[in-house]
Amino acid sequence: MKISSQEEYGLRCLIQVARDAGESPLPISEIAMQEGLSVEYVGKLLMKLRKGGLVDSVRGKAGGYFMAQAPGEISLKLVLDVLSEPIYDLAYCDRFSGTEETCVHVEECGIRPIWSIVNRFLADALDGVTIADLIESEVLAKKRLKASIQEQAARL
Amino acid sequence: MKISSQEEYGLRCLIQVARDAGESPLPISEIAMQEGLSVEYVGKLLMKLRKGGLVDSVRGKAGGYFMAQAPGEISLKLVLDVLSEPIYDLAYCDRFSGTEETCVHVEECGIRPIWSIVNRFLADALDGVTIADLIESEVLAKKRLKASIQEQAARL
DNA sequence: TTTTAACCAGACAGAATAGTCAAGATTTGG
DNA sequence: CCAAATCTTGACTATTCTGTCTGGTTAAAA
Repeated sequence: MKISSQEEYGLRCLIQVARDAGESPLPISEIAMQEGLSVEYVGKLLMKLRKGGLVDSVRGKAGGYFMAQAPGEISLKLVLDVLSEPIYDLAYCDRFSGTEETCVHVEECGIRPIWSIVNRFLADALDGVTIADLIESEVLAKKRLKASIQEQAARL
Repeated sequence: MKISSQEEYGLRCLIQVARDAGESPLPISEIAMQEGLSVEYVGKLLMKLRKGGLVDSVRGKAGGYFMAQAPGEISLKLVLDVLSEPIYDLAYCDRFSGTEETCVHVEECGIRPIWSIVNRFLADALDGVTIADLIESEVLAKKRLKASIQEQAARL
């Protein structure tokens, strides 16, 4: 159970774009330098973010990327959804059906509801933290996350 | 952010062994059939569980696997630790350092504390649910998990 | 209009993960 | 003692994930 490279680096690049907020778009080369990643790789990640509707770009000289939505409107959950497949998708019992056609645990699965709760909870908690929180300050982000976790826990 | 095949299938196999609890050990072939997995694969997973000290085995005819600890003593966290690498290990800033020698985000990382809290929280929550809970009943397991989440949230 | 800096797209190679295969070791039962 | 059933081990293959490379397209600037 760990986060993928795409999620980690993709989020970082998005934060760079959000932090920029200048008049001119932020070029890939700049982000790559800031993050210590290759230009090609950053390009790939930003493409994914663009197709997910989080950023937009302009081509040509003096081109680059800029936010397509306000950082305060983009939750961590949304970013992760864009950068990776849904955490616990409906195809779960297909993915883990082994050699059988259908999942062996149709009745009392025992495990599925556990992952289901965990993922639901996590997604809801991460939905309460935005990119704006992250770029504001580290302390604020932590506070916001903890508050969000507690709120979701109370809702269980 | 998703669970790996080893975690999923390994946990399932462990549950099979825990459910058995008969006098004679449970052979791999039995587990493989129950779970719809290949005998070879199940063997590999059980080997990992054995080396992690969760199960033990006897060879020869009428051999198989049995629990090395009481199901009530084994938390989900422990199982996941055995089946995969630690969720968020200390080598994090090495893993994601890009092309640079050291992580670019030594001062204000912004992301690291988020994952750190999430993982810590999750690990603690999963530490409050045992294999015994899982094999008891689905409803009990869900209740136990929710209670554990709430307890950990209160501690934040 | 030419140059140039940037985005875009798909193929590609390397690494990590998943899962299989085959030969060997150990114990039980006849 | 022998044979069958079972675990053990390591090598092997296949698939997915990472990250790179190459050749394009676009548009601003000189």
